[in-house]
Amino acid sequence: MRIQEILTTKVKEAVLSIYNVELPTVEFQPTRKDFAGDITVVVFPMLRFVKGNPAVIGTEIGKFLKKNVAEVEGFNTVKGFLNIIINNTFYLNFFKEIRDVAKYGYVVEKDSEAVMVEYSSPNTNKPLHLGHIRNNLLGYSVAEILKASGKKVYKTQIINDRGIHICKSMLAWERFGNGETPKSTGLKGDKLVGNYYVKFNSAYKEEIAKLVVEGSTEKVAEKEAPILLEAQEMLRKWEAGDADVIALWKRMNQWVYSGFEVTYKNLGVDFDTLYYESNTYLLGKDIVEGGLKSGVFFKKEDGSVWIDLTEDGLDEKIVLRSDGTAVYMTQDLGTAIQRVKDFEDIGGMVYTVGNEQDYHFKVLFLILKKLGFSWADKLFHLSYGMVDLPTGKMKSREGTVVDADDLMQDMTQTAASISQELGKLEEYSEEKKLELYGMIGLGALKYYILKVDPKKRILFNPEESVDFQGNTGPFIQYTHARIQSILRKAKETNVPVLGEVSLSINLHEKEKELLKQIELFPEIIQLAAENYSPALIANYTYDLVKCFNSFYQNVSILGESNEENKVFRVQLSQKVAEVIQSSFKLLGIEVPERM
RNA sequence: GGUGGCAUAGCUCAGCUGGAUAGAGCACCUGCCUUCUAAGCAGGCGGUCGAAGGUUCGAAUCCUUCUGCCAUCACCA
Repeated sequence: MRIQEILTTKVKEAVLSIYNVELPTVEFQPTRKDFAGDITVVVFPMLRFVKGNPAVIGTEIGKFLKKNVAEVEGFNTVKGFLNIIINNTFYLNFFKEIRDVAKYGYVVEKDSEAVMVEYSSPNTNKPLHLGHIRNNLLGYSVAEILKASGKKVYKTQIINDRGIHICKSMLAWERFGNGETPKSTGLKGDKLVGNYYVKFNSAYKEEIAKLVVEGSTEKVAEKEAPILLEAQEMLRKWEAGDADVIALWKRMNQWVYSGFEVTYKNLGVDFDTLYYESNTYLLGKDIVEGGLKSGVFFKKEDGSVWIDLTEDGLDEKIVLRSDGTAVYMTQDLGTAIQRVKDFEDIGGMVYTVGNEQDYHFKVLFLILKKLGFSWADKLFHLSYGMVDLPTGKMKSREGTVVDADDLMQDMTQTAASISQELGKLEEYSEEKKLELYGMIGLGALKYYILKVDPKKRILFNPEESVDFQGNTGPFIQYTHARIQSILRKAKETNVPVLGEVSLSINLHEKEKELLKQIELFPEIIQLAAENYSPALIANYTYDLVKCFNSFYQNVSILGESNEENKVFRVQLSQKVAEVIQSSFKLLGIEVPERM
């Protein structure tokens, strides 16, 4: 049982016995470093029920606890704060309980209801960039955190494989491509297709300029540039099922998919099931038809279908164009409903999409609710801030994007040069070294992005490299590697790593701090799941590791002469390493054996 | 203009449902590698928590107004 639960009961007993008052709740906080104690009861909130001087009340409760609670070793009262000192036995017992728990902190038995987590969801006309990296890392990590908190999870994405954007790349390729393929150029497929998207845009710009010179206004030119008209014609052909267009579309999309596959693999994310817009974009129409009959939607004179959300403080929103074609919303309605059909145990969904679409999702969820779907209340838009560059927003069209593959490679390169400078890996093979550089570089990148609150925007300066010191991924990986080194040496010198935990150990202050920090892990996972926030996991792990490093530097582990203490310290270190592994797994970051 | 989000040290960020003197990292300065990996540890410098009111025994945290930045409000996605 957690110490807080024990004390809650006992403090209530104390107040009842001393003041004859029943307290509804007891408020705790960790004791501040400057005071003696492990946990603190805040007396102030009790003043509503118990009249008197808070310091006196605290002292009275303290006396009662010391007398009646085995775990309480001592106390002191500072103003309205009752600082309680918990004895070693409690912490040692706690450690004994959890030491051999394999997935400590994870909830193993699963809920019957599943959650579907959507992330990534790229367009198929250009490569992934830094913004996608944040999206993928967040979505993947939240999925893992939900799993660890006891949810069954399906990871998915909706691939935006149709539309004018891909037609632009297709058209440019037809025009300027000379039959180039990923194979013939040696380029990744998504990069090749992305190049043609860029080519389309420069050709488009030239045509606009030309039209303007010929006397057209810019606005008209933007709409009438022949290359754009041709792209639009291509989209019409696509929708009509034109065999040549479809064949080209399939071919180029395939190039993109194989390119994405490499990026996802390097990034370490995966999906359980995929949805393609080309398959789902028509599904929503039936829903709209049904909603029209039931009066949720209404039709305007021109035939377009709308929903009136003004009573909910929103606007009127279109759900079907006057020509009967689907809009974004139509498709999202269809996709959501299709998912629940495909996976009957879905109880909720998480959409990992940037905060620029907050309004869209507010509307989407509201419409689904009005359509009467019971699960509409359990939809969550995991909305995150944009990744901005010092120059402003990233724009694919203007080439001001940080490419995902390039960035991962840069990070790995930086990790390699730092590692080589330190020169601690002589006995490693080249292959193992490369693997390690990737682990560290990616660890730095992922941690850098995940440690910040999802809803805050990130300013990414490509000129200043991501740190490898301080509150960073490599810092935590490094601590893990150091622990592994100790464990290897312990094994060599036959320290009994699985021996009994002695309950008579006199805990060092640093050891006690570590145990307190480890005790927090399960509730941090729950908190991170409730808040959909990997940042909570990252910050927790950082605190744990800081605490361990201080222990490591100030207390000798293998050099300890007392055998019981030595064994305990080795075991404690091992547990810390396990928690680091567990929490970093939730962030999608690997941890090395040495570095 | 309407709506939503954000604003904490020079920079990047923590700060749980309101609680003690607001915490880390980077940068800058001082120490510590003949003892378990110095990607580390110990310490120093640095804050009118955007501004002003209010609620409260107590406010970075809750409420109101204001300022600044961002997003959004399309028969685009």
